[in-house]
Amino acid sequence: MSPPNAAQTARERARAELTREIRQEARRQLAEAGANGLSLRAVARELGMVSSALYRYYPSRDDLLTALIIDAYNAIGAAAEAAIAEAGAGAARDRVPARETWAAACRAIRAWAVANPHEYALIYGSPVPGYRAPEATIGPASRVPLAFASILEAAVASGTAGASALSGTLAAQAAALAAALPATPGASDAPAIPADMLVRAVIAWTQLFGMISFELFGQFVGSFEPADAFFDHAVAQLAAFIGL
Amino acid sequence: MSPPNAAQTARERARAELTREIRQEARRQLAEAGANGLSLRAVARELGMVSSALYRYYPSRDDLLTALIIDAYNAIGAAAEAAIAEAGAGAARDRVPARETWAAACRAIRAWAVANPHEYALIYGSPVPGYRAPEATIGPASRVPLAFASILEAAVASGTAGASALSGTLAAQAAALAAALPATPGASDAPAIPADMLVRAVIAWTQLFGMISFELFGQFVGSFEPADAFFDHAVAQLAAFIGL
DNA sequence: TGTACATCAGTGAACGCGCGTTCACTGATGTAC
DNA sequence: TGTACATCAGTGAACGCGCGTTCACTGATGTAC
Repeated sequence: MSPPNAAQTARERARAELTREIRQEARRQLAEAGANGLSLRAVARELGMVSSALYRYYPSRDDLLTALIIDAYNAIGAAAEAAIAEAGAGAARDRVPARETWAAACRAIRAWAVANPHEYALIYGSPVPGYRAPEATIGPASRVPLAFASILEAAVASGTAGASALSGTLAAQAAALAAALPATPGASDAPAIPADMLVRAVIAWTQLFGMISFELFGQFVGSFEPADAFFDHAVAQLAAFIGL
Repeated sequence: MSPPNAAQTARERARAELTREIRQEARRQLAEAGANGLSLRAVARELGMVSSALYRYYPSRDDLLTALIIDAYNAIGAAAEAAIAEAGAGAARDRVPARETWAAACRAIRAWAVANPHEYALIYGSPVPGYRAPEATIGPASRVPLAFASILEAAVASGTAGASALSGTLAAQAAALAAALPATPGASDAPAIPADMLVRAVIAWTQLFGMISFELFGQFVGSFEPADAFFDHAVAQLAAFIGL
């Protein structure tokens, strides 16, 4: 009989712990040398083991990278989700303006990025050459977009939409995307997000990450640095632009 | 007596040519292996010389990287400038709406990025770890922002400004930036760009590069890909947002 | 125009380094009876 | 509860590779008289 989950064998506990420690050390090195500087040998060295021992945990360097990427997507997604949940659970419950929820999510994402610049670069920076992201990253990668979609849905439900016509290709793409959005769990009857609102939201989404990238990658040096005031201002403008 | 510029010695001509060929080959390799994969030995090999010979041309790998970065900034800056000049030199001269010039510049920048994704990543992607950009990159890096500033100036000159108040820090930063903009040569009496318009333009600027990065780095896969329609739509929206 | 010397491009060997991955192995932990 | 066997974590040596950079050198190109 296999032991119950709660009472793992010593081996299983050790394995789970080391797996975590390897990722943690790898993340530390990411922050010092970037994705290309991540070295299995260095990780093993730092953990006091021999490099070949790592292969009991990750079959290759790319697999370790994938784990880090998934962790990063999950972390930034969780940050956004938590901010949204918190905004919704405040004192003024039930009637939190969508634009406040939006701003809270944006701030949470930026805060995570500023706190973890190299993990941010890993997922939103230039792709690591020669690395092909496996399918397992798709789910975690969509947590942030889906979190934003939930804000839109809430806004639509409370009736703040103003439709405007879109051109051919764009209208088709937006409609397809709106249809593909999974219904928010719990709100099985979620209202469809109008295509043009969705497009505006995607514009705002690219804007958000464009700003964060510029800030982290140094394009603001000498102008809007520190970027706090600029960021807050832009986020407010974007909320108005989306129609929240 | 040193020979006149037009009649270089054979040595000088050979040196200039090889210097160019090295950068060209390095650029080719950038496109295959990324900035971290750029190897002096590989460049030398491909050029049929021994690796140590490269040191007659670039004192180190970092210097070669710097040269590539400067080239890239100059290329994308030149693309933007050319698009603006062309838009201004069209048949309907003298009264080209600023928003058309803006759109032309955006399209030119995107086109360059799509055609040279790895050079784009080199300058707008995640920073190369361990590499510190020398001052010589600052000038070339500011060509694109200055090109955009010239569009704003033209718009302001033809009187399309609508001032609105800005908050403390942001207002100060924007005013400082507006004051620091060098007057466009030839238009010594260029009108000052209002601070709030400048801020909106910087928002649009981050948006532009956010979109291009998302497109090139694969975040649009499965939604707005190909991104042409989305891009054109966003650029038009941004022109309106800036107030062009 | 011709010669002697200085400059410089390119060579080839070497230094010292780190990397990812494989493989046969030892010894500890877990499992079945 | 005790023993025999299977599983698995970690070792240490090795393979084969590529890298940036230095250095003493040869031989071609340029310069001064």
